[in-house]
Amino acid sequence: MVRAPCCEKMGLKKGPWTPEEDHILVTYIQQYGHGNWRALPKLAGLLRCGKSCRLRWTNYLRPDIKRGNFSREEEDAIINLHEMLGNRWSAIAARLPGRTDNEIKNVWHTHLKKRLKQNQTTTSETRAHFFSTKTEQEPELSEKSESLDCGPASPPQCTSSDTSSATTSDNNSNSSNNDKTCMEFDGYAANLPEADESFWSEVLSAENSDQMVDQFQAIGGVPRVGVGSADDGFCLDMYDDNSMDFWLNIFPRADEIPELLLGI
DNA sequence: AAACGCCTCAACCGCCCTACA
DNA sequence: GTGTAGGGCGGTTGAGGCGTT
Repeated sequence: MVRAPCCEKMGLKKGPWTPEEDHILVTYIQQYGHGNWRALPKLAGLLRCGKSCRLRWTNYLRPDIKRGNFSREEEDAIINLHEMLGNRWSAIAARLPGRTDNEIKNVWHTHLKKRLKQNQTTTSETRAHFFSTKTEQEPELSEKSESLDCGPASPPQCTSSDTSSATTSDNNSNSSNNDKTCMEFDGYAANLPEADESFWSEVLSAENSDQMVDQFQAIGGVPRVGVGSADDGFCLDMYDDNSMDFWLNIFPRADEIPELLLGI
């Protein structure tokens, strides 16, 4: 299918926006909203294409945009979310109020990638230690079906070197339940399937989302927070602060979440 | 002070998805 | 079922700022 250009280039301005243009755009949107981006510049009297107006508004002029440097907490969150979601900047941005996907993308490429590189050696050593230790303890528990058969239990008190981030979100559970669940997680952690390109689209589909809720709850009872829309990034809607740390410990990369959890 | 190189980030480009006729 | 329009998204670019020589 051949697409027409998104906007007529002739006579339309490109490049940095002037304060006057910003003012016109903000004033118009505050007054009339932005129902149709393509029609907006003409109606507002701007020599810009609709796409340019939309970008300017969503990335810079929106009133809820948080300007300024990223805090250490925000940077850590981006790193964690990127490990789970990959380059899905909009999904990451949805978890960081006031930050845009463009901004997050920029900070990732300019700061965080370097920072992550520095920590890479330490992290890989930690993971290797965690998984090897666990599979040595209970190698026979590698059957996927066994992993799914356990009843509701809180996330395990895993023995990775970073114990502070692996704490359970359910302090009412007893220690034996925790130990059992942890060992069973190890079973499939040692047999992580490869994820193909359609992995996340399947994760984010509504039908599989329902199945994932069931599976997650059957295994660890981890989801505590309601499930949001698929666009928000399904997995990330199913954690509270502690259980997210737990999942990141078990599956530091999104594409390592076993398909068995999806019911596919 | 000038030249140079690196870094940052706003903006653009092109593809994809979805809704609709 | 097909074509089109509109919007969203991720990748990339390039101007300007800044530090170093």
